[in-house]
Amino acid sequence: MGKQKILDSDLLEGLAKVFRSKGYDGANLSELSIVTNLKKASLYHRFPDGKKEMAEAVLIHIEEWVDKNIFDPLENKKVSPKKRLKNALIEIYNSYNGGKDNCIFRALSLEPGSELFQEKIGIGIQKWISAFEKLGLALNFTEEKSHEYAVQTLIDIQGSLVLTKGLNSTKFFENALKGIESRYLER
Amino acid sequence: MGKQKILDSDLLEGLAKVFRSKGYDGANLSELSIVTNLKKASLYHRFPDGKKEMAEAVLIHIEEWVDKNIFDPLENKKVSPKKRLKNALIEIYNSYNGGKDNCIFRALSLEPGSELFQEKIGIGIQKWISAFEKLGLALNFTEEKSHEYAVQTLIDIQGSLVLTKGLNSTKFFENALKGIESRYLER
DNA sequence: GTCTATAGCTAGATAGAC
DNA sequence: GTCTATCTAGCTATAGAC
Repeated sequence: MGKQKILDSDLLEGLAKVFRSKGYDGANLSELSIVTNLKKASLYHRFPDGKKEMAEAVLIHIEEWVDKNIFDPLENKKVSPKKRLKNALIEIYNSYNGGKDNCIFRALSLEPGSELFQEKIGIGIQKWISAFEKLGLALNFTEEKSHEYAVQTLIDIQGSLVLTKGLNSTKFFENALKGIESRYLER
Repeated sequence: MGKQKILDSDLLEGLAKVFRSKGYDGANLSELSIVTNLKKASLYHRFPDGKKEMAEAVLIHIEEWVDKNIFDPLENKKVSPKKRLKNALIEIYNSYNGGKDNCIFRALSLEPGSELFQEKIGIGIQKWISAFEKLGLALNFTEEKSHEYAVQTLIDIQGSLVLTKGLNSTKFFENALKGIESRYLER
């Protein structure tokens, strides 16, 4: 908790970039060293448990970013639910670089990352679902429908990112975000 | 093409199991050797270009399996479109082991696999979309709607697999398949 | 066509100077 | 707190006997 305050966020974003694109096994210390402008020994000074601790710190950093920039605004009752959703979708669009960047959850879902980070990933996804459930309730949907829409929102984001990567076209991600907006707001 | 005929399909399924769960970088020759009951040198005898060629052979093998067991039945005009869809969904359910197994496209979408196999993955995903587009047309949907439903089918499968893995619950995958069936058949 | 043995290299991780 | 230098283990890949 307090530890992250000391760490430079540029450092963590450099690490995140590598883990997102290469996964846990694919990320190697030479590249992590280059993107952070720190030699390997310096990385080990900051992360005594090595690569595993670096990936965990990245997950925590991203969670904090999402809390602050997506979830908190999504629950801000001073703003209309409609406007909250639109803002959140813009942040989501930007955080995935328009669909060109992978999701850290997906990148770390392959072994051996899946065992190492399963719990953190599960909590992270659950938080996304909860945030969109609250949006649904704010729009006067039933609990059941709020849950259904929230799950489908996550599926649309994750699925469209897979297609965007596999077919090398960001239109799938862009259309998915539009579809999410329609599902919540068109009625 | 002819080469795959010689290769034992058990061998390729062993290789596939490792690549699906670990990705390209995470799959190492020691484990590939164990699951195939072949020593490393024997694997190199069969795949002179090494790990890259093994992953390519796996992609080809899976494509052939999908053609035969999912796409061909999905276009078989002797069977009603409704029944075709139901059969295809059962095959899809089984081929992902009820949601517990990863998709090979997703596993190979991280670097360095993404550059090595981008083309094959793109063609593979496009084939899935085409197959479901034809189903939509057989159900008398417009071309536009057929395309939209086909893309959403892929998104639902891929996205629900991510949630299934991340939240360690196959219900997301199961519900996604039910949702796909409803979308095509309920009207 | 399968094996044992090993080359050549790079990975993650550490020691110790500054 | 960062560095250079280095360790050991694991990696991909190959040589050559059978």
